[in-house]
Amino acid sequence: MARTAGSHSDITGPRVRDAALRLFAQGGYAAVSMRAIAAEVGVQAGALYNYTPDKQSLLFDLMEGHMTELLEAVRDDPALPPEARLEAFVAFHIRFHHARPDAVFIAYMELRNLTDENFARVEALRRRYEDGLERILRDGVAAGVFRVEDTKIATLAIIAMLTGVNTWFREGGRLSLEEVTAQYRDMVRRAVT
Amino acid sequence: MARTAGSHSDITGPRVRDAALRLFAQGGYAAVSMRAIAAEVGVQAGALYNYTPDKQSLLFDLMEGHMTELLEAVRDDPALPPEARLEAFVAFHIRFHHARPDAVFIAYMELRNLTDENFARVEALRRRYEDGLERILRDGVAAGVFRVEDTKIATLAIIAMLTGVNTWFREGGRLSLEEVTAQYRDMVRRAVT
DNA sequence: TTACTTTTTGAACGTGCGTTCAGATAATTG
DNA sequence: CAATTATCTGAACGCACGTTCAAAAAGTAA
Repeated sequence: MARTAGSHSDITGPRVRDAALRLFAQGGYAAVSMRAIAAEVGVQAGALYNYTPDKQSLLFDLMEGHMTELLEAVRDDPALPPEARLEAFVAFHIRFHHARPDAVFIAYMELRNLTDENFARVEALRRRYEDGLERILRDGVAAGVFRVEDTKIATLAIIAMLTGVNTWFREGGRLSLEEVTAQYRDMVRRAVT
Repeated sequence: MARTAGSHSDITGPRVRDAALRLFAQGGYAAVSMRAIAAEVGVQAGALYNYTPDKQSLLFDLMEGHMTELLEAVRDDPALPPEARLEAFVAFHIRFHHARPDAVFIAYMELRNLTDENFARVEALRRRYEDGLERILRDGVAAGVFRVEDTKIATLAIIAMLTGVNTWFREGGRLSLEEVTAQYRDMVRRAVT
């Protein structure tokens, strides 16, 4: 057999990326075979190579795409008071990450499966995101409304804390995402004040 | 050939576990072959099966061993004031995890590679550790010295924040571990006060 | 209808995987 | 010393891996 009825790269392409994202998050990059991804899409393994030069690029594209989306979505208005900017950051981070659990999981867990060059590029994007939060903290310290000894440490501490929500929060549990966000907002605000 | 000069299970056994710990942390469970572990130890792959029934048990034993050590090492004196207990917990957590980066990494990253039964056992140990911190927070709330809306959420938030230190802290950098610990101690104290 | 492009199949490539085991050698025991 | 036990080798098992590619079918354009 050969080309199948109804096949189109515009359809198969996204399905390949979706399947890879889901399976990588579920079982880990090394444990997921190209044949498993192909089966999820409904094609043979060879067909995947119309959409990625190799498995490594598939992983990198997913991670880079996620980080790029993150950087494009985050907003910060330096004209607002630092407290408001910090609260907005907390709410944004929790909401954005909650909406993409698979991509977040991969972006944190599969870094070691990137080649050195790809790793450096993803790390650069992550640092840019961290810098956004640190800027808020520094402005708050300068304005005298935050008291933080080391803004870099506080940045990493806050991001680790917020990202942790993804490891346990499930829709339909005891608390809504809004309630959880409110509590993290309070804890973060107090931690830097 | 066969048994080699100087071979002893008391020596090879720990070396197998050490090599597995290091390699699993480095490359991930799925990406590390039994042959790679054996090469690190300096034996053939078949010899590993004198020390573990299979690869899965090797992973589980490492994780269970780590969690058990953690639970045996943590101390808490309910007679002390909650603030002191919380500070002791922060210092302990950072120090203990800093001393075992590979085991910590594995315990967080390789959960999905455990069978269901093994996963449940490791999770139970982790919950016991979390309960220790939550008890401190609850006592502090009861005593009126902490103000925390939900002690479970605060517990998870604090642990995520503290464990995050391992992802970036390196000896010989700008700050000593003691300085970092002091800053986290302050942030945690303020977050719950 | 014909010519051309896009997409997929299915087989094949060499390689490495986890695990088993009979046989051989070293250490230990008496 | 001899007998026994502990430890390791080396080969083998069937299987799955990432990747390549010629051939074939489906879509598109004239």
